[in-house]
Amino acid sequence: MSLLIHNSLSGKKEEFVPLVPGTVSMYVCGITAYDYSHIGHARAYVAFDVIYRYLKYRGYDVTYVRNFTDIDDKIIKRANESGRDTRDLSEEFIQKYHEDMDALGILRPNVEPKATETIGEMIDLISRLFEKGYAYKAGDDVAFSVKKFSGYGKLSGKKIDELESGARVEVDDKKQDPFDFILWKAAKPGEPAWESPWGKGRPGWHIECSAMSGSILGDTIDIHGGGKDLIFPHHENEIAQSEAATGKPFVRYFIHNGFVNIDSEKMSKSTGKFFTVRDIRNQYHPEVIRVFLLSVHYRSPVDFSEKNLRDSGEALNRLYSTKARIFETESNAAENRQGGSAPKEIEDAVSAFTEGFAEAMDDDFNTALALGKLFDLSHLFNRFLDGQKDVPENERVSLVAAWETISGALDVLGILSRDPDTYFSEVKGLRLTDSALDAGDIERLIAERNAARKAKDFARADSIREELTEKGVILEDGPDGTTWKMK
RNA sequence: GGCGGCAUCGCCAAGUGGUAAGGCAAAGGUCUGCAAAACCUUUAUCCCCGGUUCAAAUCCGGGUGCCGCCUCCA
Repeated sequence: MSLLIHNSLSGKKEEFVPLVPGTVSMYVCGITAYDYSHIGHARAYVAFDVIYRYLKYRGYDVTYVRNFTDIDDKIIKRANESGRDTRDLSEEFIQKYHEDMDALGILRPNVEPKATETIGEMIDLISRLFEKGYAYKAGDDVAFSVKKFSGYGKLSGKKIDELESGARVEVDDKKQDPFDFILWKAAKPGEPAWESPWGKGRPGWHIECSAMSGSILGDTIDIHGGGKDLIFPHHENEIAQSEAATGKPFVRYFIHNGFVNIDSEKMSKSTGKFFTVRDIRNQYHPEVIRVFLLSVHYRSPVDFSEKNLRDSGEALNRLYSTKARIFETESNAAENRQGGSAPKEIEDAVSAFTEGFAEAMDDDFNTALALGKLFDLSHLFNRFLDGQKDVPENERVSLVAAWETISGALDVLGILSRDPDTYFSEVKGLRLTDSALDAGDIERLIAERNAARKAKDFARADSIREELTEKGVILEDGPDGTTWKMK
């Protein structure tokens, strides 16, 4: 069975064949570190996290690189506003980025290069472009001549002539062509600068990715990813620089993720419709955020809304409830019972899931479908478990081993790895922060209610239930007492 | 103006030409002192109009609507 990946270069799904069998080189554009990460970043990096995990799950030896842009106009501007050093500022937001991404369960890539630590490689690359006639001095800056590179536009489908007739073209007399872009920017007084053959300055934005990916992963990489908005001009320019310099194909498969929308429109700071990962994390469990993000195919837009997050939360609760029930069977199963295999229907269900999961993921990382398969499995477990109620305790079966055979697949999605109790109490904690209640109050009311129930004072018991329901607390009376959760 | 994407049940969403996954919500039932959870049952012919085909949500053409890129952006 082969893995299909939608390649932006062709606009089609293609069979994935890495350059070197068994290994994958993957580069994903990281952030410019000058502000908190937003939910759009979360979407992109969760998407590529799952891609990374799945490639490993499939047995590839993956080298994953994701960079940090730690020097650029926005960083300088922001640093100046607060009278800070650009380095301090970028380091702070790199750290905050790591906190946010770690919380979302996003694995750290193998290498996270920073632009400021790759200046030498960038200068080398620009020098090669000069030698080959693609770079030229544009005033004090250095620019890349787009017209010299015949493949320009092959990713975005844009033609230089058509671009020029477009409405918004930046006027810059120093450039030979409006779409030429800056490789090296001359330093202005007070700006951070590095020595170069073209005078003191700093790199243009596009050159860093070419330099980092080339120096770490080689001239041709298997996968290059980023948000759809990077297709033009960023990735188009990267291709131009890298291929002009090496004469080799830069990227075999370009993967681009869709946006996070709010009210069906692209989230953006200017409209004020904007959410940071940090704010969202205070309200929703990180796994809920993952489920939300993974319930839509990575290339489609996903609409961020409270309702959608809540729905995802309910869905995850259901999955964790199943997991909890499965783990309870461990203690219910008689100790002297022969361990070993789960009932055939469960084994069949588990292997059907494993197959279905791989099929879904092989089809351009269809996480939404994969999630659907997981619900089917959960359904089957629950049905079996309900049947077990009629079985004498010493004959009940432990299903834990069967569940654990799917842990590899769950790890790819990055969900359901927590102990269910831990998960539910973490969720409770988040909801509680939002309300005026604390766990102690709730426990006290539950105790009071149970005393009333014992005394058959059901009126009193019901009024306590009602009181808690109004506050969003749901009680569940089980054989081992009463548990509660937040709605 | 150029290029690209999308339109599937109340909401979210998958869907590889053969007759519509899944989640949320809702309704009825089992269970429960009452509930909750779980289980069982119920709910779509896929924006419109043409065409190709034995057969189309899936392919082609034409509409309509929404969105994105072309400017820093995941």
